[in-house]
Amino acid sequence: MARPSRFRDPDVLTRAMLVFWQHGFAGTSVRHLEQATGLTASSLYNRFDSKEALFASVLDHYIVKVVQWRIDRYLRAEDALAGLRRFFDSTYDYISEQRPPMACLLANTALEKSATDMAVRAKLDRGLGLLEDAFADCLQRAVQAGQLRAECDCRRWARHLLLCLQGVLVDSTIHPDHARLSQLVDGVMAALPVSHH
Amino acid sequence: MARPSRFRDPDVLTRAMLVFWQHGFAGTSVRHLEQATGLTASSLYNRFDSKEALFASVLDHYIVKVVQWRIDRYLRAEDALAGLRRFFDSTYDYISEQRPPMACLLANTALEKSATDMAVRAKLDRGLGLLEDAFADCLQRAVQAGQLRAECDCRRWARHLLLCLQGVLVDSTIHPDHARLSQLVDGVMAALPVSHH
DNA sequence: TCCATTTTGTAGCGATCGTTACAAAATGGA
DNA sequence: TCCATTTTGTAACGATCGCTACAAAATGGA
Repeated sequence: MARPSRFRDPDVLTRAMLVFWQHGFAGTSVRHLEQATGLTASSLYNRFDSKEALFASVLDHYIVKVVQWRIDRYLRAEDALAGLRRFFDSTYDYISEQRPPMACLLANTALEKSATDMAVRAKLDRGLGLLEDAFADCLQRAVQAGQLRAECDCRRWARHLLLCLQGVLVDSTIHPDHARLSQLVDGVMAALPVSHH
Repeated sequence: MARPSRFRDPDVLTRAMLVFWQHGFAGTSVRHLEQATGLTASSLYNRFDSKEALFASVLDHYIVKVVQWRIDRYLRAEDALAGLRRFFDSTYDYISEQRPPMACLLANTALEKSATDMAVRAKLDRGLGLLEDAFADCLQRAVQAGQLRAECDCRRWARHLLLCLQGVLVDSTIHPDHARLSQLVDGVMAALPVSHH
């Protein structure tokens, strides 16, 4: 019926995601996106209405491919607290001394452009909501396993963990040091209402 | 000797600071800076070598006029813990529903461009170092006043508070809601090793 | 008053921005 | 095989980017 597309959507979105992740929305040019995806601007604009629309799709992609993936990878472990700990530790895979730190596309976007763009803010809210819910589930399982005190307010502690996660991301970008991160995570975990028995 | 300057450095830096604070480095154009400062690009480039150099001066200005000012305003109070609480609460003055949230120039910059620019990272490190030290002093006074337990590791808790502050800034940008912020700060304060007597 | 010096405004530099018009290329159906 | 349809690459649009050459304007000193 028509000339076939040269690219698969997920691949393009993943490549575009990495560019936006590293350079931010304003810091990413369409030429840069052409180079990263191997496509011409024509093809990109044929599939997406604008740089803004592509970015919106990238946010959704990030939520599934990074946020949800990391939730499934770490926050569903048998040992809930150990999984939580490994979740926080694993942020170092994204923020390391080796390559330019890529903290978190959601946090980056929040500080860069959620102020005025309500559609973007809604997506960030959704992504972070997934994380908050996953934290709450994880804490709930820790309570049931006897790791945390029964009176632990999991929802509020989940919000607190989400806050700490975003703090870790900012701090680690300035100090991409594994030992420092580890100490910070120690503090976060130690603050949890662990049960004594 | 020469034609006098039409502007005072601090005023220009303050006005430029507000623009960078709201729109980020990449999102701020020299035209935008001209409009905000009331100066022409000629004058700006006569005083500063480049947009990058102006931004560096703005970062220093921010550290003195915002970071140090807030430290002096809140973290030197007689009641150390109450001052600390008010410090965190006051972040809502910067992130409110009314105008576009301006979280923190240091945090914004950390996520936008500290990755590659080492000079910028050094400035962020210095600014956040001031905050960490002020937190540590504040906690130390709380220990001496008997508000916190004697075995409190003030340095490590200071780093934890810095982490929480940055988390609060990101979270509040997405959810500029006073009640939510207040609940988050409740959680942060409750985690401190308060003494029971 | 004239000069040396610095800041100012005008005007525009080349480069790049996001975006698009257009036609060639590549398919399945008729 | 020819057509309708969609994607592709080329080329460039007007606007804006960071930045600057240049001369007029404004001072204190000689």
